[in-house]
Amino acid sequence: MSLKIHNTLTGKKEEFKPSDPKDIKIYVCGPTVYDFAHIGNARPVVVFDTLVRLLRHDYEKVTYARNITDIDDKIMERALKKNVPISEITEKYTKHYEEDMAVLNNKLPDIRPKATDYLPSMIKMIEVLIEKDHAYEIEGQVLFHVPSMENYGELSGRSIEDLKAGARVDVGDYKKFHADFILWKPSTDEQPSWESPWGRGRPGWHLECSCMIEDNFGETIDIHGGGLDLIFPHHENEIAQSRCSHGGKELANYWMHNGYLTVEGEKMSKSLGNYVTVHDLIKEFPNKGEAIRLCLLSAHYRQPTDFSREGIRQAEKQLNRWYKAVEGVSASDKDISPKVLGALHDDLNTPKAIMELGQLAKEGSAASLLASAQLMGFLDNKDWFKELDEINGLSASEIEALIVRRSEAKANKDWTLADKIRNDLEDQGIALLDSAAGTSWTKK
RNA sequence: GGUGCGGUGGCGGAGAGGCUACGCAGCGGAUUGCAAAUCCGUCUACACCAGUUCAAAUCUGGUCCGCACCUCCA
Repeated sequence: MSLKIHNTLTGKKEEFKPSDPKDIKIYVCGPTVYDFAHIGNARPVVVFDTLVRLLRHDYEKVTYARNITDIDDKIMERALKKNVPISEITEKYTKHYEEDMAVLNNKLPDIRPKATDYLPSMIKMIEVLIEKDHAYEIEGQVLFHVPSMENYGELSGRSIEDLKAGARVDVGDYKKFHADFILWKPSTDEQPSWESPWGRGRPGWHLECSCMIEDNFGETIDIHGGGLDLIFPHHENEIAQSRCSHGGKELANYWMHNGYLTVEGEKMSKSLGNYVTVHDLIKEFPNKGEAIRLCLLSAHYRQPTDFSREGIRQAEKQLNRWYKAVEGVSASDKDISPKVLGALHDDLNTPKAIMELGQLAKEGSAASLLASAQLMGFLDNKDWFKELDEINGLSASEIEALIVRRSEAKANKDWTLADKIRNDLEDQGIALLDSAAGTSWTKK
């Protein structure tokens, strides 16, 4: 069963052929750590985590890298405003990012390179590009000269001609061509800076990915992933830098891009302010990170999908059912359903895979359900049904006491009192569940 | 203006020429002191107009609508 991937580079669904089946190399663009990640930022994380899980099932070794952008103007703004070094900002939000993503049951990538650790590599790559006449220096800045590259624009389907047509006014005079982009720029005194042959400054934002890939993997990797909005200019420019410094060698054989998460039909983004952070969401749905994950995977990764709390509640119900179906069951990789695998191998068709999980639950194939769900990062929470100790000021023991009183009332056939206790607790968000074994409670 | 993506039942969301998923919600029933859960049954659909075909949600052409990228953004 072979994996098929929709490759942005060709616009087609292709069979995945690794350059070295003994070591699959995948790189995904990670966060700029200046603020909490929003739920839209979590989508590529969940999507590529799922892909990596599948690759690890298929191949003996997979190396997964995701970068941390810790040099950026937005970080500098924050640091300046709070009057702290940028590392204080970046360390804080890197930690939050990784913790929040872990709650959605994403595994940490094998390599998590930071931009600030790659300055020597970035400077070296700029030198190579200048030497090969793909870049030029002007007034302390170094720019990549876009027309110096044949086939620029292959990934995003743009030609140099298109770029000329789409030119906007207000282009800095220093540029030879308006689409030329920054490789190095000077810093002011209060901005963080590094020593370089072109004076003190900092790197352009596309450069880190090219260098991290080169240093960790070499010239060509198998899969490069990220959000749709990175196709242009970020990934296009990454390709330009890497190909031009590597004699034209392909940077990545397969490019995968996830679609947007929308809120009421609009793109969720920090600039629009219509975002919900993962950090807040996991507080709102404590212990239900998998429900958020299920939500994010219930649409195909290339389709846009709308975010809603109702969707999370639905996902939670579905997971409740699955968790009940696999109680006391153990499973191994051999139990993974071929249908689930088949769906995932078809360009990561997670909605179809989820449907197959539902079928397994329905027909009582518990071991198969467990193994297949775990492959996708579900049914991994041993405490799924465990609720918080305290809800709305009521402690667990107070609730237990009320349950005892209600049981007594029930024994006396005092249904009025029994119902009153149920309804009172219900009003406070606590649901009582009667069963043969006794009464338990859960948060509504 | 250029480029790309999409419009499927109340909602979410697969499928991609004939077998019309699945989930949530709804409705009917079983069960239950009540409630939940569970089980059984069940109703709604392929934006529009032409065309190809024995057969189209699926292919072709056109129309309308929505979204995104072209500037920092997952």
